[in-house]
Amino acid sequence: MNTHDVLSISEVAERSGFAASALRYYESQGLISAGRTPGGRRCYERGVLRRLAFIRAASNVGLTLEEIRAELDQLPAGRTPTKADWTRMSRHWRARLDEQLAALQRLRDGLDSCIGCGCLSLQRCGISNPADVAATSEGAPGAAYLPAVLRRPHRVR
Amino acid sequence: MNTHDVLSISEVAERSGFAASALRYYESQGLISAGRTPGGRRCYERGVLRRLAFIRAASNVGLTLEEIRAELDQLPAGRTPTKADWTRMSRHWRARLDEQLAALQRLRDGLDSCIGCGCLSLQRCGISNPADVAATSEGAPGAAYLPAVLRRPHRVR
DNA sequence: GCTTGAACTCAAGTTCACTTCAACTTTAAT
DNA sequence: ATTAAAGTTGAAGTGAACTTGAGTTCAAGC
Repeated sequence: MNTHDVLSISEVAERSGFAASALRYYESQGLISAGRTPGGRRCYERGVLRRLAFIRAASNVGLTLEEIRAELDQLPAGRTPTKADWTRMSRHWRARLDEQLAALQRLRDGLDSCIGCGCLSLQRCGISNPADVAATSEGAPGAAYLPAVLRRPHRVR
Repeated sequence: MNTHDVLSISEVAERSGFAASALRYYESQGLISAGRTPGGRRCYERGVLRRLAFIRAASNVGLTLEEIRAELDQLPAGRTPTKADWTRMSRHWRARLDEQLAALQRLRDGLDSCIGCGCLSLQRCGISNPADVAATSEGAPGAAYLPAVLRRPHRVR
């Protein structure tokens, strides 16, 4: 199937770095689409590679597949992302990355201020309770959570 | 059970911010331990709160429970972490956080250099392939992965 | 025709860190 | 004595993002 303009699943897998099973999964989730040969095999247009690059980038930034699907759905008629789309969306991602960075820095600063003090206080320690979440009523919970932006997996493959 | 020196599971849950089910789970995984009342209920020493703070902090930094268990096991005789332990381990964590920060910054810098260019090249784009992993042989894979330090979830509750 | 390899489908499994459930017991208060 | 709240256990469920496995079919070469 190396002919013409169309790619087999193994070619797309090799060129994109995604496993074939992941490509099938993405198709099942509506993130990409594929044509079929008379025999029922997937055949991909070259544009799918750009779409996959978009998917990878977004997932590197920490979007869920569901969020990525939603962003892709905003493109008119299942279009492959253009430069303008890319610019708009990447600004959105940039903000997310900034949040993640800030949260991680707060965590590190908390750790710095903790090293050597040995406090490990449930209520006050900057690393076990970096954002001081739920540290309201002094008697009660002392629950310590991570800021939401640091909660989701950053996973590729 | 508010008497004396010993805490019920709900007291520990409330003070630590972990759910009771999480406490049972941690016990089943060997991260914490508890005594029993004649009736079979868990009773905790106060030290467990410090241990739990340690667990929370480590998990905020991104260690798996397995890694945390391993660190706790290095303490002689299931001891609760002291100031010296804390100092040693927190240096280790600090390095991890620094790696995560650096990786996230590379990701953001890649995004910055990409905004407006619209390239989204699988081989060259700084955001879909932030660390230039596996970008060796020019014809072949172009596989784009996230650096390992950014792969694991940062999840609390 | 036969073999081989790549692809197909659909269901089930994986990992992590828990949570939820069902069925039962203990404890405290009335 | 009764009842409600809080605790126990082990098994099963959750969610995200895939992967694996079983069994089947397609396409190409000899």
